[in-house]
Amino acid sequence: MKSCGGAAHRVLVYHWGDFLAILPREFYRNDTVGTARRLLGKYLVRRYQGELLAGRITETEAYVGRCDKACHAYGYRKTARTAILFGEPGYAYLYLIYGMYCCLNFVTEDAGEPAAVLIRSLSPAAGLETISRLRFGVRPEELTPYRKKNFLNGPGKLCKGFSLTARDNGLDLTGDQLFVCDSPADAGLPVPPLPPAERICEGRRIGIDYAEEARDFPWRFWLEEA
DNA sequence: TTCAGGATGTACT
DNA sequence: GTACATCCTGAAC
Repeated sequence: MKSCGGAAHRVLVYHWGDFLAILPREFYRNDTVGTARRLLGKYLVRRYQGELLAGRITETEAYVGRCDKACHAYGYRKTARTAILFGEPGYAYLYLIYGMYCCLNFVTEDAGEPAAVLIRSLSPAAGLETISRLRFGVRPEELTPYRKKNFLNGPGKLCKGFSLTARDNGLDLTGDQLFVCDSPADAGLPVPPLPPAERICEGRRIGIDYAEEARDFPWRFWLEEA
């Protein structure tokens, strides 16, 4: 029986005086579609120049190599780029897309089963000043309404705001540079006001029209105000 | 508010 | 050579 990586399974890491309660590798070993759903509402935390940046995960997509033509490792196709998908779960898979942007994924399932969850959208939770500077080069109070609305609501956008690039490919999500928590408090961060009631929605994935029957798989999940 | 088009580098065929 | 799990700008409405 696989565990689901709830609070009872969290791992405590001591680092520079902070106790970090991060999701363990076993959380990512579970089935990819379920893991994509379970990541909603959790907090992605990034250590950037000694500061912790955090965002609440609000949109994900599942990619499963054994049966999914949209997955880079479809049909167990192993290349230099996809090699990390074949390894142990709980590592970051980052790749350059359209020459300019990066996408952040979490490797899931046992070694030998190439699969991952794409993180598509975040709601900022900590480190707003730094995230705003990384994203647009300005302070939060200088953001136009358009930029506020489109702050971290896309895979390329959240990577830019969290300073994640293809160089970060392979980061261990159970380490202290990039990890996921149930609550910002688990990383020693203040807890922002609870969002209004939400429901989990599911639908087709974005930008994979080439993937034949797989383009209709309902493997995109997002949180919406109830 | 919506839409078209261009930017840009890597992986893979 | 082609495709790509995207984003921004500017024009038109």
